[in-house]
Amino acid sequence: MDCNCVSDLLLTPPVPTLWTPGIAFPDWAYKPESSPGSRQIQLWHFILELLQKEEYQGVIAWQGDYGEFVIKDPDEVAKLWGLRKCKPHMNYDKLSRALRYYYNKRILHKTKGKRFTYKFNFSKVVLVNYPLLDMASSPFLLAQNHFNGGTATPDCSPVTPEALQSLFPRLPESVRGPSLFDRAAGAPGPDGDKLRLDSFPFLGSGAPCYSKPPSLLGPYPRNPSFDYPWGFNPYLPGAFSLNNCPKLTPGSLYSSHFYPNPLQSSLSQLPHPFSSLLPPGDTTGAERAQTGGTNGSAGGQPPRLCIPPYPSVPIGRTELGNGGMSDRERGETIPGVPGAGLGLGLGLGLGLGLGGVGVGGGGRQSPSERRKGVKQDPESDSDLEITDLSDCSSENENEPDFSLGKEPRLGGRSHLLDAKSGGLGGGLTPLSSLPPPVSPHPLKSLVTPLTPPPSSLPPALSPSLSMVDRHRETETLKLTQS
DNA sequence: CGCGGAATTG
DNA sequence: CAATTCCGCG
Repeated sequence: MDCNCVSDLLLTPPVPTLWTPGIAFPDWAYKPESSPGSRQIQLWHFILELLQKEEYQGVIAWQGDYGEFVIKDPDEVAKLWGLRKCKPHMNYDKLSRALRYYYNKRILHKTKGKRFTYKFNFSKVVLVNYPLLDMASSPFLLAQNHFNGGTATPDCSPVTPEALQSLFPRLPESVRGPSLFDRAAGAPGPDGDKLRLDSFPFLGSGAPCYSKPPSLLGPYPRNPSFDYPWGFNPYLPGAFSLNNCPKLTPGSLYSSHFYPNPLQSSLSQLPHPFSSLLPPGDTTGAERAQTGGTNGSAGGQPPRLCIPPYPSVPIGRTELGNGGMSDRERGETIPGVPGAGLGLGLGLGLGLGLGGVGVGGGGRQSPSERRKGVKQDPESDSDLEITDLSDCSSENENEPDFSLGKEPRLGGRSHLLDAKSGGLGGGLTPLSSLPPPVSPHPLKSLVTPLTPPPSSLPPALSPSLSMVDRHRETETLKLTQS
């Protein structure tokens, strides 16, 4: 019927070159919106689609913090969604339910206090300070959050340059010069450092890592405002591919086929990681920009560059003032780990991610707790809470572990490494299939220019460490702290 | 409005 | 599995 639902039909794209050989994104990022075999488009994908199209700015748009968007016209969005899914009776109530399911998956969380405002979790992950490389990877990683199921194995994190390019085609040359990506090809970087891409297990685990900092931060609410630093420029003007389409009619949304590569689409919208690279010093006005901004400039790029506030910031401040956090948010905080340091806490936390979470050792909450005790945790943002690295275990798709009911993951985190090997295959991941070739870290290169001497990095962060090492270090740190 | 449980779907 | 649908609670 009239429903233009394109559902699955078209899908099948040739998965092209775009797809890069193994990039490690979050699983959710990968989710094929539509793949032949796969299921239909996912709501979050759809949301991203809408967000990226200017035509829909009136109904839904990026606004506020990084990754935050507002559904300006809920009914319309619901309608569009219903259209897409051929669910004529779709309404915001239902759509929002679906959105809520994402909380546990960590794909989204609600911005409290703001009506119809949700936020993608991209950021979470990202490393807060220490932009250095890590961040670079973050984008991807971040995505990684949950995904991981194996897909991305930790060890492999092949992010190829090409991939990056695809993702961020628009990066300014300055940032992404050819050189940046270049290295990759040939040189497999021996370095072992594979950027942390791989490493981000923490992400994988669901963000395990950073648990929230502790008490130091105090009440620190993670308010949305400060989430993470990388800049987000959600407002890419269609730069990315999807949009190529000039103005398609709404139907265009349906285009699953337009983007064969979900990543592309999705990622495209992600914030630029690079921003994070910026030197800390400049943090200046970062945050404020956001709020007010709103998009007056529609479509355009925001004046804000997105420099995120540095970690410190948050810390000091309790929050932007929004009182946004509500109980649950606070709650999250708690569980944290023993004190990490402040800024460091964050930073490291991330870095450590793994470790942190590690909790394996100990601090993690028991399932029971999380489950019912407080549901808060899952929510959001919290991502922080993260559990552990359990990543590998399941591979399904997204669901990692943290989610809810399942917690089997506990088994061990050690597997980071191990699992992978075998693991890859299993997953769904497209990536896996790819050859893991080279994975130089483009990012690294990227960063390099910008970044200062590595030496400054904390060990844990240091790129050169191999995953394992890092891991280890992390743990160590962790221990230490405790 | 927003949340999440529960049952149901495809 | 990822929603969809329905619903009670705050």
